Amino acid sequence: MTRRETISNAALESFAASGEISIEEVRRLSGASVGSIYHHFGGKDGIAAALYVEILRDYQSAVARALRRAPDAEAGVKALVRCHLRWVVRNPDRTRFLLHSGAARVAAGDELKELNRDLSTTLGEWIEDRPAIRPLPREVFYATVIGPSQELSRHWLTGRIRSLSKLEDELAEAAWRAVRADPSS
Amino acid sequence: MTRRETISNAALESFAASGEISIEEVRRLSGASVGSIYHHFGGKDGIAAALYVEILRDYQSAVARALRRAPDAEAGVKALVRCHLRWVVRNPDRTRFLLHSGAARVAAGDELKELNRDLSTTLGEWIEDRPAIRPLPREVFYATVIGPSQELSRHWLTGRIRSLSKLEDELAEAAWRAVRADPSS
Amino acid sequence: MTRRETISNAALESFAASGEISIEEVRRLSGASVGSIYHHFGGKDGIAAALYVEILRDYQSAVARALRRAPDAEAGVKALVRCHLRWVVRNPDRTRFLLHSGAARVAAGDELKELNRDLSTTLGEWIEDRPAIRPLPREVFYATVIGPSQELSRHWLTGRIRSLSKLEDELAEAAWRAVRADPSS
Amino acid sequence: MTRRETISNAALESFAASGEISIEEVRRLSGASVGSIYHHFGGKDGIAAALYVEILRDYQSAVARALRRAPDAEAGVKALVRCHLRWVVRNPDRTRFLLHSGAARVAAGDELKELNRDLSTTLGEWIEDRPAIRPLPREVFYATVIGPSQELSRHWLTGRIRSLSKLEDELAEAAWRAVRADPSS
DNA sequence: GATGAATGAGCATTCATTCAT
DNA sequence: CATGAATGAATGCTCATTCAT
Repeated sequence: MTRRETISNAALESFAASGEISIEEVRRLSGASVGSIYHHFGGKDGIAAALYVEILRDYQSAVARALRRAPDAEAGVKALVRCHLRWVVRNPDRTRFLLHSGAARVAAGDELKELNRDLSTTLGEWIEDRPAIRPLPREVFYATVIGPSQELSRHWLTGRIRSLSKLEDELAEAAWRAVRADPSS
Repeated sequence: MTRRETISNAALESFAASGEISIEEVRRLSGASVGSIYHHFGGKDGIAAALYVEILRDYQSAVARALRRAPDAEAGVKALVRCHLRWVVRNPDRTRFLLHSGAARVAAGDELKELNRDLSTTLGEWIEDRPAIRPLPREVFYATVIGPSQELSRHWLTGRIRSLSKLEDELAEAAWRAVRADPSS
Repeated sequence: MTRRETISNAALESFAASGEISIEEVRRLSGASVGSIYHHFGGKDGIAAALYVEILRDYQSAVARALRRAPDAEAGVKALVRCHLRWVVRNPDRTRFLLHSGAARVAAGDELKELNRDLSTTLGEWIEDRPAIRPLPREVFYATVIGPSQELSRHWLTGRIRSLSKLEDELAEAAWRAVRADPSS
Repeated sequence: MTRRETISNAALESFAASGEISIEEVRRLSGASVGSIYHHFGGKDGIAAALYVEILRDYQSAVARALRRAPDAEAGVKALVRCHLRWVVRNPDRTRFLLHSGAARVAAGDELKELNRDLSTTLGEWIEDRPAIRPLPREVFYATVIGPSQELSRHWLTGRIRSLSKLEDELAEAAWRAVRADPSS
């Protein structure tokens, strides 16, 4: 593991422990000196931005992969939900960071836009010519599919619900019902 | 307006401006002395907790009212969505505070639990004996109905989407489709 | 118990708990309002001074009584030691206050001088014409008799020694040996 | 002089001036920045603890040296008294700090225990097989020898007596009388 | 690339005291 | 006599950042 990675991991750990990235904490956890941290990341915002991009890339590639494998519309929508929930359960600290680090999103800037554009494109291409799905503004479609899972993910992360995995089927089904087209008769 | 209210309002203003409640800022905005702030709220956490409860109470009473007025299941579900969106649009700063102030939720503690229990009861009673709604675990029901709106509210608050009101109909319809029972015949 | 006494007791309790008298703590412990405290004592220094005088008066009257009862020189010196140790054991918090509250001694001012003068006179009269005691400057006499007990009292109060009472005999004997005159023949 | 030493000295000066160590005062007196102070000592308690250990080490090494040089029991006991008084007269501020900084003693913790153990050992070895000294519990022995001088040192430091040095002989003699064994025949 | 001493603005908090009711 | 809201100076401490070695 390179110095850079060590520091990056320590940053996530710091965030997980206290809800924010503190240079002092990163230093303690990574074993690197303050100077070294600045050498690699330029400052606090730099660490957060890099971490944000790194994590988002991982999340999005999981989503894109899930989508690509889906044979039809229903499978795709349900895969989105399931993939989301599974990623959250496997990466609670990373999820927390994505959800609660607004500053990092801003700092990530251009690289972030590019990532989002890529996923948006993927999603757009996938959704095209799928009469099984109701025509919906794209942001509404995505929010409708993912929103409920996102909401319950937050509750799971704060301990308000026990198990997220057990709700997978219900959430996938609800998402599908919300966006599927009416039977043509 | 009492001193307490003045301070409470200043705290919200402070949060709106910088994403956190700063005593110095509250002092400046409220005109109260530091000592006075501590006299009334005991500290930073105390202000946040009090503000959290105050705001959540307002939100929940709006939701409960909307629910009570609904003639049938479909109207009720759609009212939940619409009420949510309207409250958000009318109270962007309050919404931001509710969404991003995890520490306050913890500090609010018992009073918060009570509030949540009350709403949960209201919701539970309303949903009982409504065959038009699919049987769903309560937390899944609520997340399914509100989740997508919540998600888009966040996007609206960060400027990623322009108008929230225009999406009301789509979101209400999607929520209803997600939870309605299948036609019986 | 009068308001004044309640407050005074609370002040001692406050000191025992934290090593200093804090108005806020006194308020909490006494149940009196800030205003009331100021009405009776005029301020922080006033409480400390009054407490100091009250406690010192009690200590000195115990010492004077012990001295008056002593039939001869040896009994008197040993009584001083024993009386000191017993008062300390019975009044650990009061002792702590006397020992560690230099500010109060200053604030007590004139009343304090009077008390000390009284005891000094008592002691001076008692010691006169006692050939069994070596001639020593008065402050050396008192320090020699009481010093070791004082020292061990401090250790006892900080937990460095277990029992003070068990050392009574040794300390009384050592004090007497230190100040007794040589046998004349 | 290193930064650390400069700060340490400033801390003693601050204590001498006001009876407590104030970070602001230390900063002013040392010329170091707040950050630098925290970098080296970790906080107020850290400074006090370090200072306490530094001073106690100096005092104890003086005592140990005096003891080692003494040819016999009487000389040793008297040397303890004289050494104590001289150290106090030469180091009034340091003495004041040792006497009035209970918090520091606690914070010094383990290092302090070690110091005390060392001196205790030295003293124990010295006292062994000295039939000229009465058998006494070690803490009583030390308190008896040093207590009176300690008591008068306090009085000297607060201006209640003029000269400490002039009392050296009396105190040394009294200490010796208190602990010497009875003549055997 | 790496280190860690140094900086100083910024922050929450404490606390004695005043005073109108 | 009693109350408690209000004041504001003082203080310890955190933390991102710089820079000489």
